[in-house]
Amino acid sequence: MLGIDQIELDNFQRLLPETELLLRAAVREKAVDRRQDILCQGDTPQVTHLLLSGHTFRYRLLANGRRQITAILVPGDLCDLEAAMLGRANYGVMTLTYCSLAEIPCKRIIEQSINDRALLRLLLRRQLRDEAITREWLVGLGQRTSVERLGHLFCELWVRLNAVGLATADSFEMRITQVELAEAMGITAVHLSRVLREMRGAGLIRLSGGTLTILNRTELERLSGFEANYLQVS
Amino acid sequence: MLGIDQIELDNFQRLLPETELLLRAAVREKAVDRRQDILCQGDTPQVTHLLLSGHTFRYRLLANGRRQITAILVPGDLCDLEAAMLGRANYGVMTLTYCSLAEIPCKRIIEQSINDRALLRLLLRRQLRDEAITREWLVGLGQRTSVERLGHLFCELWVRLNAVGLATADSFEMRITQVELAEAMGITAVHLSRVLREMRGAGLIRLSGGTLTILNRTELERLSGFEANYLQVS
DNA sequence: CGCACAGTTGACGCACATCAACCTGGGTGG
DNA sequence: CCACCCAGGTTGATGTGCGTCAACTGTGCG
Repeated sequence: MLGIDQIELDNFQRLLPETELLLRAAVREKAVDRRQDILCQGDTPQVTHLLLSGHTFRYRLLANGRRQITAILVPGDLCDLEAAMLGRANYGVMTLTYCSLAEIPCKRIIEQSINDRALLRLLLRRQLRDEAITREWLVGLGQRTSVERLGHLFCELWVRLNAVGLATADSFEMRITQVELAEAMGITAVHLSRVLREMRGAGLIRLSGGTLTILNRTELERLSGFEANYLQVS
Repeated sequence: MLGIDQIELDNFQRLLPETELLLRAAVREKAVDRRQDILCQGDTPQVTHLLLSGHTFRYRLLANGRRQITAILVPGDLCDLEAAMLGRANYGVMTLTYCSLAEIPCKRIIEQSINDRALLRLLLRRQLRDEAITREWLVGLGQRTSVERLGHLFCELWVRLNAVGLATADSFEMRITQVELAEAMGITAVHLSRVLREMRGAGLIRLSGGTLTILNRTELERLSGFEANYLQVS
């Protein structure tokens, strides 16, 4: 067991304090290049990953070749708890950027969660929040236009990144291609490009060099029907 | 404390054995008429509900008046764990039919889950499965046509109801209006009606008198890309 | 220089939305 | 017991958001 002491904490000093519980279960830190699978759909994983720096996403591949991105993960997030706990993965996880990940063996998290009530409570809370975010994406895909959906995503990411100290007052890093953004929004890359043009034209955002700037957050939140309460952890 | 002994078990004898843990925390059984809210969006709930018989659904109301149904719940399911644990509800839960519900005070489930590791593990597992279902709906809304989506829902409901002994070899009760089905599928009721006609015409299903019959399950699963593995609890 | 990848634009088509009329069966009250 | 009502469902006509296909541009890199 290595545990928290061996892990370089500089990149994520502002992660929530409770995250320490997870770090204690970790055995090592791993660096992964961008656009690498850290979990392949269909695999039986041996370790689960806590994201320390960089961004990843969950996705699901369909038989017809289409792909739906189901979550974007930021530092502090558990990438693949379900796969670890249930021993099967019907989704994959891939890095968007160069990432640092804490590896926690599935065995250990399962064994430890038999006795460690604090860990169990933490996992349950994380999982409740994770589903709240998934549900919000579902609502967007079902009822919001693509402009609203994209605006909503930008607002959500800003709040989540800001909570871990990775956003400025009006911007954050977002190294994602339009193809991937489109796969998250359930639209084509061609249409996404037009949606972005519209939002730029309306003076709502600027997106260049991997940085998204929200020029008018109040207006963007209003337009996309964003309410941050589902993101609160407590 | 009443607990499991006072609750009538006839209607749900085939619920998973572990559900007993939840029943022990319940204080009373409540009967609710159809189309009643058991949790209103925005409320701060005092109790959480375990569904014993009947069907309910979760929904989210948007500012523009639209509604997205985010889950359909069947006997054995926890209707509103997130609202209970986090103390706020940004979704509502409504009955589809006459329902019997076990009420568990939020206080008790929170207090009990501080010490009861078995309960915590159960809640975590339920929550993992709940998100797996939500994620599958999300994938459908993002990447599947409305025919595939509806077929997928029918396959899912059959598996879930069959698991608790509430389906025959090829049918189950489904007392839901087309407006509600449409709100779950993210389409209009008009279009849903046409989708149903198409599926009936293709000899895939029959829907009458609140009973859905799947005439060709193999074909329906193939057509909608259904794979049941995400529904397994273990 | 030339290739590969990401993004943009235009033309056209389709899945689904919208609006409106109409049908149907079960429940209610006179 | 019939007249009426009304929620739920069906159908047709027309509109639109987004998909598809294809060509083109910009940019970084070997």
